Amino acid sequence: MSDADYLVNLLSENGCKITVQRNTIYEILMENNDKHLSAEELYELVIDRSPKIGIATTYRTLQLFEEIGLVYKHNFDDGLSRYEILSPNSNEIHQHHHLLCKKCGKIIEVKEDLMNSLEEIIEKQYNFEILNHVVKFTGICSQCRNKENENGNRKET
Amino acid sequence: MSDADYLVNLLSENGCKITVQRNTIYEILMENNDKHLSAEELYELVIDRSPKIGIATTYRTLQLFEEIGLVYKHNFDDGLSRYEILSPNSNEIHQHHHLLCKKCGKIIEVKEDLMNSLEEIIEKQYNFEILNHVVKFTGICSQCRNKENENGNRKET
DNA sequence: ATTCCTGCAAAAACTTTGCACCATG
DNA sequence: CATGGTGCAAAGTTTTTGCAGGAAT
Repeated sequence: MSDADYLVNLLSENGCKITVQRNTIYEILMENNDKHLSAEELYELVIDRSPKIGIATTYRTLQLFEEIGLVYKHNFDDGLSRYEILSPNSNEIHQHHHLLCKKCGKIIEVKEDLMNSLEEIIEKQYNFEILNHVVKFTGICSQCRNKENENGNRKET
Repeated sequence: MSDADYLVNLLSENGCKITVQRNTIYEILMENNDKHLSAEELYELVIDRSPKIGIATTYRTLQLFEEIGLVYKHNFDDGLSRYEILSPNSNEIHQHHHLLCKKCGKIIEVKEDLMNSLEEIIEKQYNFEILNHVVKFTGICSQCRNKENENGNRKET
């Protein structure tokens, strides 16, 4: 099944219409899925391709995509939401590990998934059906650690 | 060391002045640390005790407290930030596991910490100094699972 | 006395909403 | 042709900022 078909199916399944706008937004998201686009960043890319689209549609579409499980809405504490497509033919739907550098704000992705044992405990002990998880490690990235060794002082956000 | 002393020390260490406002906000946070107060909720409690405090001070204080590692700023995807004190005499500074129910929005706390092995891998492999981590499991809580069994249909946010 | 902090109000930043028109099924 | 989606602009929320006065060291 192609990506486009996947979108069409998902929309139909949920009683939503297929529109040019939704297709365009989906395309752009797919093409930039590694970038964790914010709504505004996405919008900029969208109007390059389809200048007549409104930002409200972008927000409404992202909201819809999130509801039908097409995208994951990240919160990296930078004041806005960032979106990532959860593609069908992957286990991405369940793996979001990120390292957030407190100094430079860089977002580093992590591959490992050692969460399974934790999940099992939680599902049993709390009778909580886990749909997704996010793990964020806040700290200092290697580059900033190096820089720190040169300076070596406090309070310099 | 008392809680008040801890605040005083932490502020001095960072070259910040000790003020009534900061003390009050710290107190209220301590007394309601299980509630994950938002800035606005905190502000409501603060003006009950000290009516002259402004909301700007509340935001500025929370920001400061976060910078000096006194509070953790949570993001539970409910449109605002929620704050939690990281008390000195605890390992709380490193344990934030939460279950977020997609249906009712309930936030359930989890005690387990099986993250240590994952952390070791990350620290070594990415040379990333981990200061804190957050784990969020999104899913359906036990109550909502029960309700679902009665209804049993889709699209009802 | 100097520096930092506060309160107020205004502004900024991000997101949502109302409404008339248009496209999809 | 009925329903749902879009674009625009206006409004809503949460958070930040400028500035003059005030408190802490």
